[in-house]
Amino acid sequence: MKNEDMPLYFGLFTEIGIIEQLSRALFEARLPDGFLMSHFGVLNHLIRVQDGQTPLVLANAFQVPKTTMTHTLSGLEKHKLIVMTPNPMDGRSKCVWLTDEGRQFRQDAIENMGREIAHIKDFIEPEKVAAALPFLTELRVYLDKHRD
Amino acid sequence: MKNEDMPLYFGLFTEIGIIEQLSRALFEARLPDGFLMSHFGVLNHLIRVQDGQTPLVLANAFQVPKTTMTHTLSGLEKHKLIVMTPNPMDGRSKCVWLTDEGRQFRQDAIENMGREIAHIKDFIEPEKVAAALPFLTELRVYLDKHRD
DNA sequence: GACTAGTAGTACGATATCGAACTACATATA
DNA sequence: TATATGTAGTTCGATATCGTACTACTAGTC
Repeated sequence: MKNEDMPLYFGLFTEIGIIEQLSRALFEARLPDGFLMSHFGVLNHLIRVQDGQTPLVLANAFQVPKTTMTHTLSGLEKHKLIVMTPNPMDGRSKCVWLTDEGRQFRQDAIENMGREIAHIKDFIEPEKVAAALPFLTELRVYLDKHRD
Repeated sequence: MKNEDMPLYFGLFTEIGIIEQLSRALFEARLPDGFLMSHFGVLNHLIRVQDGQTPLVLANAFQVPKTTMTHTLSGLEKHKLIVMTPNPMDGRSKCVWLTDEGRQFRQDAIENMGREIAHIKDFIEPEKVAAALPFLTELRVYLDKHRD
């Protein structure tokens, strides 16, 4: 490849890395102490998609090792934000269900983060975000397809 | 804020989070065993900007706590990729210098990652990257300015 | 110079991530 | 049905990250 393109791509991934770090810190500061984006992400996913999913399906959805998902789920379970039941379809497996507390937690988090996003919106207009998203989605799909 | 914009911004940060995760895994797989992007990042920064910088300056540059930078630097030092000397300007402080091995390590890493980028380039054209970068930079600058 | 407040780096503890190995169950094949 | 292979989830160990507290030094004020 032409060497002159390297800094362009490095710059792309550098910016994305920094944005990820800063935005995660920003949103985690809006969660109760001891909770991380990984916890919120699971609760949010269970509402957006469907609860009753298995830990492995969740691990694949978030592209983390299943051991990491076990850990995240145990934290949520300890705080009674989810419950896990045996999977009637598969004796090895479990189903993850939201509790009322879990739904409330997610609702509160959404509202708190919404306030952050309202600030961002004053400087980064929705039109710009909408214009940039297709590229990011394309890049994500490419990386997802070509991972080992 | 209008509720209808929330998913747009959530989607933005979700995509960025996934891209960060996938790209980090991709590039780390190209580093020798036991090394992470944090190690490469420091070496790369020391060459791109200047070596002789202090650990605190590096921690600020990468926006990580100084304890994290201490840990990263100790790993690099153990492998003799950097050396740390007392800072003649400040008795509390140190200066971080690249060794020849450190320069070579960075050079090799750049070449290996370059091969990954060459693949990406076949699907994600440089023109698209260049078109998307200003938005990402703007977002990063905003988040950086507005963190506590 | 003595005292106070502030800063650079580190030590330590808590916890998140993740790979390897294990257990229990499922599925395929004979 | 018996056996072999594969899969879901957990346990365990290693290490990265990060907050708190500490030490050594600096800088500002008297």
